[in-house]
Amino acid sequence: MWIAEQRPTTIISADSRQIYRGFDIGTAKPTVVEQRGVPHRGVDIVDAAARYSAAAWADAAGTWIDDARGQGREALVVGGTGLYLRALFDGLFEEPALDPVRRAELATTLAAMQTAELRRWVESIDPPRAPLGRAQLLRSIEIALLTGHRLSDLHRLCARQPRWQARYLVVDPGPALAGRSVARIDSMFQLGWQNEVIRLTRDIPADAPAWNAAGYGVVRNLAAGEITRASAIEQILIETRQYAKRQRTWFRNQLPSDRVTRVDPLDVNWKSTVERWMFESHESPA
RNA sequence: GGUGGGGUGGCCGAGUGGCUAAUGGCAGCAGACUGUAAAUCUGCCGGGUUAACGCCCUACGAAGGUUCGAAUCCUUCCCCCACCA
Repeated sequence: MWIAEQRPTTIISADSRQIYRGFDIGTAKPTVVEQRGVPHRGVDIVDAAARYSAAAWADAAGTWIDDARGQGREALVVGGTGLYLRALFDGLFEEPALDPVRRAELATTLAAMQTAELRRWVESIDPPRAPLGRAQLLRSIEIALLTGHRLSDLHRLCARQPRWQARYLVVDPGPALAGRSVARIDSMFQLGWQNEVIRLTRDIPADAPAWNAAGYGVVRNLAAGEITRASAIEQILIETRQYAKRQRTWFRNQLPSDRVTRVDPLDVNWKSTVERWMFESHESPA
């Protein structure tokens, strides 16, 4: 927000949970007031039951950046979904058209299979991808069966050219994060997180992807009376910490280190670090 | 006071003489990641030393004992839970 005060800025949220309408409190969406002060894009863009993708987001984000630039504004990409940032700044591959019906059928079949089975399968059709996670295995099989090509080949042969080069500002309070999380969770409850969840439970299917945002499953259990408030807070804290850890790992190892500036928001000198970063950068995620 | 059940590594919880530094799970640490990514997975995980194999130390409530060998068997003690008084 401080950056947006320095020059005209449009904030582009690169956050795979803030995209969902209705999941407001637990995803820490920018408030109405904040959005009035600074234009935000990328928040509330899809229905909570919808399946979305990093590629769809990156396409949309491209137009938001163009819009912002057209208005003479700086586009500041903010958010913690590493894959979205990669899709935008590194470019995914050019995906061939996939038949949605066959795709859905296949998904149903594969859903019944054990991860170990899927892994053996991928071992034979696309070995480099076999050590990856279940989601990646499903994707590998889907692409192989629907296109007749190995996903890892497509990655190499159909790479897309990125339109921008980002400079990254990684904002991390380090060990102080724990204390901040406690306060944050507390305020989420005060804002009515539990009621939000009760409302969503009525309208949104239980298997909608939006539900796997950190803490939402726990609050759902709390609302159902299955756990105590204290243990809910404890579990949310754990999920939050684990998510933050995965983000750190991603940003530490997946970003090009020569384009990364790290800043601790609790450091007294944070402003000068951010100023220096702003001076040498144009479009950049935090 | 009596009877029965139980005390295991940060937590939960298996294990009833050697294959046990001790299955599993959780938490933690490190890592992977190109279209569901706040997702999905992988490795490590008592301490010391080693590049590694290994070696040494400490450890299954406490103290003794039996045994070539004990988390596992015996004795005493401490604590927890249930029931009876």
